[in-house]
Amino acid sequence: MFTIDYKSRVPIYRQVVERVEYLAARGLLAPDSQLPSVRALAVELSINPNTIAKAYGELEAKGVIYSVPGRGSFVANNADALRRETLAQAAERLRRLAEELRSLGLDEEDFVRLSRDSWRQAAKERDQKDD
Amino acid sequence: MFTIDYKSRVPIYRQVVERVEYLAARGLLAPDSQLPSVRALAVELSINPNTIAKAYGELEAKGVIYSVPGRGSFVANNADALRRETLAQAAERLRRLAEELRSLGLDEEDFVRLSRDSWRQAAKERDQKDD
Amino acid sequence: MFTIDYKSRVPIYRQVVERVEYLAARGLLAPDSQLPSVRALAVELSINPNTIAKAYGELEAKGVIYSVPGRGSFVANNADALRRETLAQAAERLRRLAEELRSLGLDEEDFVRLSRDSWRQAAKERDQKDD
Amino acid sequence: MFTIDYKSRVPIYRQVVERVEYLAARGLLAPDSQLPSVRALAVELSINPNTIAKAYGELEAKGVIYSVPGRGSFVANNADALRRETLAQAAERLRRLAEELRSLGLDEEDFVRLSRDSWRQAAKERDQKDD
DNA sequence: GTGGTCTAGACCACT
DNA sequence: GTGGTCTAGACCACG
Repeated sequence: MFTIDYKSRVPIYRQVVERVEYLAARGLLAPDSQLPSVRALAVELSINPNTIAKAYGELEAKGVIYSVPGRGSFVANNADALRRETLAQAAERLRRLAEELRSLGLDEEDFVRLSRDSWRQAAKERDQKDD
Repeated sequence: MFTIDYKSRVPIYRQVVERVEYLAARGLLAPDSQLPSVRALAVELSINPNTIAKAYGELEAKGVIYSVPGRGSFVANNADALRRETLAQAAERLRRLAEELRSLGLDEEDFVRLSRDSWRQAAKERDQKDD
Repeated sequence: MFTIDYKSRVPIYRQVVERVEYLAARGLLAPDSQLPSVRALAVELSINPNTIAKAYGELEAKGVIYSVPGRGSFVANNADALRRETLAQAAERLRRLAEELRSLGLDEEDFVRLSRDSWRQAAKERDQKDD
Repeated sequence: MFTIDYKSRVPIYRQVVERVEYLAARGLLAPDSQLPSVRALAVELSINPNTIAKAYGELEAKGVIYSVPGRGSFVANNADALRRETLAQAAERLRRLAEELRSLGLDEEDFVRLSRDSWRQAAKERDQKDD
């Protein structure tokens, strides 16, 4: 469920945050279901509990989860809001890409073609992985 | 020519690197034309010369510029290579976006439509800015 | 009679304490009437009996209830004192709010107007809930 | 500028957060002005730098300040947004108070009178302090 | 010098 | 057992 790249320059706690957001936005973590405890996840990932606590704290601040001292940490029921936000962020990233490529001389059709190709390429890579 | 966002968390030296790459890839800095000296640019941007030196060093290592001791730094003849690299990076980012959106339940046509919308949105924002 | 918000960060035992105080101050729990037994309330709220015992202990220490070993826990004859204490606390909270808003530039009439609006808003919300 | 109550049950880092919010919302900290460095403030308050870092991190997440590694932490220009939010929170607290007092048998005029009295009481306390 | 991340280990209140 | 707070001390990249 949780995979961490310890060599990445992306901080471990950020990887945890993004992983939980990813799972929650896609409904793979049911609302109000319990997350692994800070200590349990720390052991599972072989990292310090403080690092997990930091990740959970950020997730709580974002409203993705809620934590109750003495009871545990649970998934908030914000999946829809999270999904919308994820989509909005993706659109923003697409706009930035569009702007960059425009300045390289591409036009709308070039961009759309590149998008379609990229989608198919991603699908192909995924299929290979499934083998 | 050089604009720095001092509030950004992107390191200043990285901003300089990306800015030079951006200008070179688009031919806005002609091959073999001279760049501002480390000290001149440092003064212009109100930045520590070490920071500029670090940026130029990275650009030289990448082959984007070349330095002639005692004379200065010049744009290398790599516009095409840079352009190709930028395009490859954009395609990679598009593939990642495609993968993320696929897992949110979008299909190829949704993605292409979103891409086209984003292009037009970016164009519209650009027009407003020009006013 | 007892409603607990299991998602709240307010400790469950505190919620029980405040609920009993609330009911007693308003006469909804008659003096000398019997409270549910620790075990019964624990079952009703699906909570660890220790938690209820802790709440009752705090209530007894405060003089809100009294316990007769072997017979149970009863509401003390303190409704008036409780009511006065609640009012005093509310006044204190109002003074703090007044101080904060004053430093934001509001004057007495702004504050009184805001108070009146808040009262009406609360009444409106209450009506909607009743539907 | 920063006063901390080390005996309070309110966590130290929260006290720092609220203090900065307070100062920023009232314009006592000019936008883009630099805050004490994490280490400097830690020394000044005789607490661990990690605690200050936690406070600054929360303030950054809230958009009250922005931090640039290597340069320092600065006040964001969100004073207006912060002021609005503070006012909204105050209104919410007033509504809760109104609801509580209503259930104690007070009516709108009682509440407004109590508000006015509290304002004046707060003003009087403030005057005495100024002596 | 700056902030950011991480580890290790402690204590607290709560269930 | 749970999460929350705090200390101490380390290392990193950046300016």
